[in-house]
Amino acid sequence: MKIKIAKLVEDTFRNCVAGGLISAANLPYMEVEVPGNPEHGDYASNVAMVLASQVKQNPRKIAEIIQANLVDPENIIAKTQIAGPGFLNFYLKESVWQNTLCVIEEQKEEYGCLDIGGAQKVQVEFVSANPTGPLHIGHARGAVVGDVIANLLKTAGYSVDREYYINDAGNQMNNLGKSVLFRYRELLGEKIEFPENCYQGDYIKHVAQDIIEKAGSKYLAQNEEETIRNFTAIAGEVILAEIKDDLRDFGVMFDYYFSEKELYKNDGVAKLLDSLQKQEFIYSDGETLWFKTTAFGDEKDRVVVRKNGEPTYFAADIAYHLNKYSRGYKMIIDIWGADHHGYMPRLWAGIQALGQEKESLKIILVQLVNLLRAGEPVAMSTRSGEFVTLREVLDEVGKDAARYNFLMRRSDSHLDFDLEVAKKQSNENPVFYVQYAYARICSILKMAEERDIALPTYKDIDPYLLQETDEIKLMKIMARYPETIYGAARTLEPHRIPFYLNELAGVFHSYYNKNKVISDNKELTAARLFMMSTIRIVLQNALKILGVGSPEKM
RNA sequence: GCGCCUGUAGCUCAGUUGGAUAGAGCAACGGACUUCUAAUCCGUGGGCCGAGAGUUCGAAUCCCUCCAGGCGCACCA
Repeated sequence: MKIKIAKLVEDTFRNCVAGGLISAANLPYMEVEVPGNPEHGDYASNVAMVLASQVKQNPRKIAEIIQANLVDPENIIAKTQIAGPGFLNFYLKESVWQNTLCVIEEQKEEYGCLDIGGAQKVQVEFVSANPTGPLHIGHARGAVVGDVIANLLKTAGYSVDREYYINDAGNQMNNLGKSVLFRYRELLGEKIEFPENCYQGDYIKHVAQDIIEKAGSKYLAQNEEETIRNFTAIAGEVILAEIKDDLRDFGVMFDYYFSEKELYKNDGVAKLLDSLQKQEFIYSDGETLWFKTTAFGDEKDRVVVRKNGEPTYFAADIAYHLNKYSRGYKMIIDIWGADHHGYMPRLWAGIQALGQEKESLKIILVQLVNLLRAGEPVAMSTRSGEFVTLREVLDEVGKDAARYNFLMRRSDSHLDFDLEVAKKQSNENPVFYVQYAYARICSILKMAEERDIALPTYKDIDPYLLQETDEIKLMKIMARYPETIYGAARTLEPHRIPFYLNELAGVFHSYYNKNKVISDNKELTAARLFMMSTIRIVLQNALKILGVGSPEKM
């Protein structure tokens, strides 16, 4: 609808310019918005104000010209008004809102789906925690944000893949194997001093115990390096399987798990570095190889091959991103913890050296979660084994509440997550407010069914019976749903959807308390029942994008 | 020291790429169930938008300088 109004204003503008009424070459960026105050109309445009300086005329005067020449081929405008410093306010005909009910019925689960993506291939890479321990609360936020951004883009018409990058080739993995070996020896009666830089969580002991149960003590006699490699592989596999389980129960499913090891096959990384060296993006100082990231705005050049001959994480990461592009993705979205923000210029430099546009790689920083228990900070460290796992949060708070909690905030805002508060408030969590609205509607529809009132279609009802203030409000909010999706997808800001849902549910609850849907008035009952069914569709569509359940009973 | 993020009601946060009188939830207080679910609704109070200066018709939003908190500044990932 917003787009329609904007087009209408643009067309009018062109006509006015062609007719010599306005002397302006082109239309500057103009806005069409839903005003905060309903008295300012259904939509408002600032077109006259942005034109004022160029045309050198009073904004109100310009607004008058546009108003007088307004083209309205679909005949949707009831009236217009010039207000304030030069706003042009639009009041739409009632039939426009009623018509959205019809559109929702036609489109059902497709309502809100857009085509701005043009089926372009997009990849969202997120979580990507190395499998050295279970996922914790800190990973949860990034997991949900990535998942919902993927859902959003899909809804907006992109062809989306979700990918998890498994960092299973580095030092940390070696540490993991070592940690298991220490516990292994310990469990077999050896007295050991457990090193501080090893992983100390109980899950390491479980892995060691499993190995003992399956293979006994035979590894004690074997070559240590080989054993560590073995244990690394075993532990990595076990832990990754657990990570996948946790994610699945959190409602997050990936299309691909991409192993870092894959990049090293057939000398992939080395070949890439060779080719970059030929292009003079990489130089040697005799001991190490450096990437000239400063050529693309980084503050210093970065090492890609260490003194000891091993490539850095960065080297593999360039290869990884090249691999992404070679798989045909036109837009790549990386979701990172905000503690990695310093890494952005480096990676952007990397992909630009590969000939890719900086804009094609979008990096979403998700601020770290500040975990509290009853107001006291909880230390979080995978290595020390001190952390609250995603699994625990799922058990305590529940999937829907946890997801909604993370989705309500902008991803770049810092977030306190107090476990005690989350538990205590679980019954008054905003997610229930929305789900309750859904359940109530289901309940009404069920009641109608029990009374043998058939669910009407748009053709069966008289939409002009829906005249209550809240009924008009509900229709307007529902009409705004597609543009809400549009805005959230364009800015990659999932939090807009919970806010939208909260508003829709709020007006519904208010309406519910004031009005009976099912009454003796047959025509009115039919019209209202129909509207309930459309609200249910919108709620369900939006909740689905969030990956939050829509229960029919609560 | 340098860079990035944040600062809005008592608390947690929105504020649609500069718009009209800055909003919501929670908490507080007062009301509403003989009714399609009271996990709801109705009402009341609550603000120097961190501070200061600037840009213009107009600033919570943009520029600059400070202050406070968080996170980075590896041949770790």
